[in-house]
Amino acid sequence: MTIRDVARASGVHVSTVSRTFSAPHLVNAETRARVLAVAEELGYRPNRAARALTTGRTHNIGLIVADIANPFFPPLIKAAQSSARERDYHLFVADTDEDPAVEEELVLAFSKQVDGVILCSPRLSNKALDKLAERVPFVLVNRRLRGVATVLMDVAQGARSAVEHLAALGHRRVALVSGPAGSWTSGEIKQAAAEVPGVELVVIGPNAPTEQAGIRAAAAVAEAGVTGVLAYNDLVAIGLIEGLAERGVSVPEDVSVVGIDDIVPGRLNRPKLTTVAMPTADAGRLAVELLIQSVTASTTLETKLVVRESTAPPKGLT
Amino acid sequence: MTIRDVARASGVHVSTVSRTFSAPHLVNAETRARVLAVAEELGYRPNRAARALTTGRTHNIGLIVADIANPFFPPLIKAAQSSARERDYHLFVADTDEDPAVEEELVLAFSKQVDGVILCSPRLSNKALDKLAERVPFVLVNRRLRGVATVLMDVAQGARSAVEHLAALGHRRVALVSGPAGSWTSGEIKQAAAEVPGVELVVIGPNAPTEQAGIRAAAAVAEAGVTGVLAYNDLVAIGLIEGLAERGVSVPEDVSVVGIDDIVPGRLNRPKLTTVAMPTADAGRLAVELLIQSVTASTTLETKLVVRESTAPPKGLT
DNA sequence: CTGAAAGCGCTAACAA
DNA sequence: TTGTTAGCGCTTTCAG
Repeated sequence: MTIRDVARASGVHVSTVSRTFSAPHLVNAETRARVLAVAEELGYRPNRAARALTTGRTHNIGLIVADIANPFFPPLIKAAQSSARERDYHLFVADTDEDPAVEEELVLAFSKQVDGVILCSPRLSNKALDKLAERVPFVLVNRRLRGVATVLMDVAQGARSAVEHLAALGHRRVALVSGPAGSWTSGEIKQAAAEVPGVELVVIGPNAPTEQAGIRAAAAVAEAGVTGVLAYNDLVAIGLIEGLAERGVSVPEDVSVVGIDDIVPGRLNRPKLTTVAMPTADAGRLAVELLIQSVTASTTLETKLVVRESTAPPKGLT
Repeated sequence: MTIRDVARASGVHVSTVSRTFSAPHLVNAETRARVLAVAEELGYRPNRAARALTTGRTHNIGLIVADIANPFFPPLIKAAQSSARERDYHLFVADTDEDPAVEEELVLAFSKQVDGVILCSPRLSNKALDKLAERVPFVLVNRRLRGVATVLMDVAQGARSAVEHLAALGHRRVALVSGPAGSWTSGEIKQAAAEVPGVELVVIGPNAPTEQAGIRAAAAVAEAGVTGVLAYNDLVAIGLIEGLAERGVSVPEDVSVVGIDDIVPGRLNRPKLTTVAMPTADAGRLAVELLIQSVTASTTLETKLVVRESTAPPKGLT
């Protein structure tokens, strides 16, 4: 089914058919109706790849994340997909398995087939990113780079309100179970958490961003003489709660724990996790929007503390 | 950067450059090396869309799932993406939001841009699927249709071993918290569970496949006089455990609960969920494989019971 | 408002 | 082994 078949069947020239689909206002209403009817009947659909060849616009977007199966990303992917579809864009999704080399290769591989790519929490160096930016437009999520559109989530503010929440409950000595050494996010969290007045912060880490790491960190937390904990993310927080439980320390009775991210498992966990919700869906939507409109803006999305069951006043203060 | 630039820069004709990339054995080793070097230097990459126009093969695959954010799917998506990439295919991912109309529209929208699409747990009628099959090759996951390649996971066997596990622990009266009314999976589970000898099965449902539905089902389960439960999926199981806890019924002390799927939240839950693991990653990989090789086979993957902490002998039997 | 013709980047016969 | 040529399905000037 090509444009030619439709042209023939409706007795007009191919260019008229083409216009019917890509510039309908340029074609007589009557002709248009006829062409549309014929196209419908033949089940014709413009071939986007062929179209891309002449227009230079593919109407495709690439989305690259570190790990599709990490509960942090699916809501972002879902939202990006849905926004893209609303605007008649298709979404390629790829997974780097946390490998910067793969990241670069993927961007390059996508470059000819997309109008732009969304890179989430990239591990590539600024220099590498700058070079890639010459080949294909992109939007960065969770990473700042001048001259490139970015969508940031305000973890710093989130971390601050998490610690403030603990402070308000009466906690005076709080542990920060930090993230991986090189992580931008982890740095932000550490700095913001340390700023909160009236709270003494004990940093435990660096740690991998996993449940296992949380379990392992439990020993150090138990011995740190703290009554509250802010974890690098929900996975770590969940692991920590489990590790603490193994040592007979219960949450929130003995120790309060706050996570970051607000992933599904945290909502289902018991006790339900108090956490800093990251607006991942908004970030996905916004990234698509920025890409399609090709605006080079740097946006910061607000985070929000969600108080659930893993935090309470410290023992003896009730 | 087109093939023409490379041709010019390396002093050969475009077709030689083309061959260097798509049929290297047809070109003199020396020339090939030179062309490759020039291409590398210019950062040339073949334009896949243009290539698709002549060859008819896009090297793209479409993957359509009901809900990207449902923890069941990400491992499948991840595995599919990774297999696809290994074979130099790119993956479009889309989400139907459980709407059959969207499903159909997506397949059609993808059709010109992919070599085939993978449809997971489609809601479309057999007839609609048959019609779509004429327009684009596809592989069905979790749905059987004659004449179409399918990847099935053996839920029936899984449900059976789940109930057998309960029976072996000493449970004699077991509830099945079933799934949505129209679901093929739910039917399979019900039938298989009922077959296990020595166990009286009480069906509670239909229910939505959600945590909320699980919470709601807790009342009925508590009053059903059962000591064991098989839930339609892990989400329902987790909700059920929570709902039971609210009523002072604890798992596994008072009631044993088995889920199905083995999603991440179930592994992180407390008690860790005993469940029937669905080989979703294998399914994703296999679906890609079948599509690329275009074999019309019907495969059934084995499921496996994973015993964790939510099951135990019934009270008074220890 | 519609038709004619050129060309997007590439591959695939066919010749040389 | 390499060059020539036609054409994939579509859009886009330019005429009419």
